[in-house]
Amino acid sequence: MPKIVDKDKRRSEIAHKAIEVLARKGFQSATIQDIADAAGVGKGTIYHYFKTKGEILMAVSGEIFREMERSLGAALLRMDEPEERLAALIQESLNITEELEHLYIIYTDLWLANLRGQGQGDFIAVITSLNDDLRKIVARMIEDGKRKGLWAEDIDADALAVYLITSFDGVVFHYMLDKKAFDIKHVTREFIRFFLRHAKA
Amino acid sequence: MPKIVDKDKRRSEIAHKAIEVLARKGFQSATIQDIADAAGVGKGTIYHYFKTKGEILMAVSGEIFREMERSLGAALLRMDEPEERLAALIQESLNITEELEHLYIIYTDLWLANLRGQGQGDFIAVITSLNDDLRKIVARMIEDGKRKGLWAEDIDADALAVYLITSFDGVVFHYMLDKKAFDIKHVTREFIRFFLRHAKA
Amino acid sequence: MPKIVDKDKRRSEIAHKAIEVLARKGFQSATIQDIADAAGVGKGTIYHYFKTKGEILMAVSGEIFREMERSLGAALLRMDEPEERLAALIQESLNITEELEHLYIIYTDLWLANLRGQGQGDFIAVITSLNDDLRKIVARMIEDGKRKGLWAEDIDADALAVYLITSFDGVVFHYMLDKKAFDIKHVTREFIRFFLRHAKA
Amino acid sequence: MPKIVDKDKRRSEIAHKAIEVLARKGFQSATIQDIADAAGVGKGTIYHYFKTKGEILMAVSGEIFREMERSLGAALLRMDEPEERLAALIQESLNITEELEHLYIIYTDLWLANLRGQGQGDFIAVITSLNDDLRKIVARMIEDGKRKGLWAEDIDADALAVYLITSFDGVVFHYMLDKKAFDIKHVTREFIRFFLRHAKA
DNA sequence: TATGAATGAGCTTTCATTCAT
DNA sequence: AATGAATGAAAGCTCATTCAT
Repeated sequence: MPKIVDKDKRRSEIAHKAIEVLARKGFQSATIQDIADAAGVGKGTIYHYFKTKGEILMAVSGEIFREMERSLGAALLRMDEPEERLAALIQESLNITEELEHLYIIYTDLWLANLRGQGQGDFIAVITSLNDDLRKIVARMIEDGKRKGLWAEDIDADALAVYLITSFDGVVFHYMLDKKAFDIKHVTREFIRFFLRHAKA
Repeated sequence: MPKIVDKDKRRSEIAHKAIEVLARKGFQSATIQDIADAAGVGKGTIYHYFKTKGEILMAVSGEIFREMERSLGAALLRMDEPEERLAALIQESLNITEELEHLYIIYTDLWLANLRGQGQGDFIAVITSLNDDLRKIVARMIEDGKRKGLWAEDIDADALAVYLITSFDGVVFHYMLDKKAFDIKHVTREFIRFFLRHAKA
Repeated sequence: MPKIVDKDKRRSEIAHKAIEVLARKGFQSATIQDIADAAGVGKGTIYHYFKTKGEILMAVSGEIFREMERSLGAALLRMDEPEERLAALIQESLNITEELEHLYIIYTDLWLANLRGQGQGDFIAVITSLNDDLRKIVARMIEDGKRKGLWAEDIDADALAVYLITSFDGVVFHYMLDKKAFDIKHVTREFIRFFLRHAKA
Repeated sequence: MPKIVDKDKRRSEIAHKAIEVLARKGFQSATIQDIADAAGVGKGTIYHYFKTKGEILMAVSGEIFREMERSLGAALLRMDEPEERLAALIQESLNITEELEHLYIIYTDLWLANLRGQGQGDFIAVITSLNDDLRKIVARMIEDGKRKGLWAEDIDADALAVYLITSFDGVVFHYMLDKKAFDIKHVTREFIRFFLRHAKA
């Protein structure tokens, strides 16, 4: 009998080890050899677990989506009051750990590839769906806030929700490019303060 | 030295014709042949104007920066009142023409390359400098607005300025990925309304 | 030594199961995995019975020769009269069953490999020896026929025998390439009629 | 201006130089590097003239068909009497020059590939068409011969023609495998004598 | 100056073979 | 004995770059 291996687990392990390389070199520049080296296996072994190079990216892409859902889910389910939940969401969305940074970079890579029709999976569909869900949740919070008197009645909750959730990527990307350019924690804190105090001023 | 002027002009022409290809295929996937075809010249001719493939991207990068400066400059210099100027800036920053879209995509490509240390020019320095200038201008406007009573005194103008100018890229990127996802004109309008009416509510 | 007998039997079984794959894909294109699948064993198991991929082909080659000898032997030993024996030989040589077709294709593969000096076993020696034997037998029949007045005295029995036995492969190969091109049974029958009625006309 | 090259001519040149390698190693075993070496060019250059490795084989295949048509055309158009034309045809079909031998081997390679559905072009269609034409011509000659009293009235000209033209490949293949096995010139001569003297005996 | 033919480094992918279990 | 996970050599193919014309 050969070595007994949980193929799915091993696949996931390799995908995980590939993250750092994919982030550092980019999908196109990263070679299978790079990925094999990072995973500590031979080049051929990669092909036991992934049919093509693109499939590795798809697997990593899955990890990213799972991570996104997890981190947002955590942020959303803790609080009761709409302003607290919104603050937590913004906080979480702009919270960049070293770990997450790699995922963010790969995520942008995927983004570009799909923008060009070079994507292989259903990236756009998943992103769109995630964003739609998130937009509805955020719009709901804003509506709740409006009802509580936090925001004026004529605020377009849906449009504002869209702006909010799409803006996060911009802030994060700028921060990643040059971390000395600004203090993201401070900016986040101040923005939350600004955003939540809107109606009270 | 008319020769040199001529050569620079031709360089710029080729760079301009390369934009569409670079946006559509991405820097790595676009071949010199693609670029030569787009420019209507032979492959060898490209090398009379650019030493390497990377140099083409640098030239295009220059075009992008010039375009960014031009469009922002236009937005900033027209109005007198801080709220009008801010509205114009947001408007302009979120105004995506077909032409600009190509530049945006290449800009993201460059962004990623530099995020990875694969960039060849002074992209980060230029972006940082542009953003610094812009941040100062926007912070100034917010301060002016605070003085006019538009925003509360304890608003951190600098932090808010950072959020504002970095948020644009996020909104634009999301919009480009799926234009059916939301109506960017409407979102922009509503966000401006929200942002500027902060203190009045 | 029952072990060895067992092993030989298993070898032969695997070789037999490999025939269909080798015929369908060709020796070079057929992978060990293909052969293992066809034999219903694991890839590693193949190497318990064959040192290399080439050895599998050699084993199959042996099967082919055994089959050739068997089918010709059957044809040759039944009749008494030379013309009957010749007719039976031609008949048998041009009789293509589905089963035999696979062997024929592999046989051609082997042929080509040996034509190029890429053969590993004693294919050429065996073929030459088989053909020599057959040629002698056929020449003998023709001589017998000449004596019986079937063919003219000045017919070169040996040369004609060579033509006859080498012609079979050509007819069969053409037929296999496009079975709709001609009715091999009819052609065989007519050729036998022509060949045997030579002197009577 | 770059070196001016007649692309079609160069293509043909490379295809010609590839013949020897393809015959010696076989299509699958011959590497692009082998072919490039034989042509005295770099590996990349091959791809200026052929999109894929298969395309090289197709080009060579074209050469083979042209050669077949040429040699048969020559044989067929010289004589007037049916028996002379048939004799010339058989002669030509069994006449193996060193040059032709390479083509024959490649032809068999193609044959096998197409037998397996691995062929890329219209090999089967071309072969079938060539053989059909040839069969008609030969059948015509035999009919003419019958009318002249060379062969008995009840000979099936069509079936005999099929046997004749398909048998040649068998004779040639056997000869190529082991040239010491028989004297093909002698066999050819004797077979012609046998075939043409049928009715006279 | 303009060109594209020529090139080989470097990529992804396949697969015979080995070997730990 | 039986297995399939692991491997790297080797293949086809691409493309930035050079250079003769």
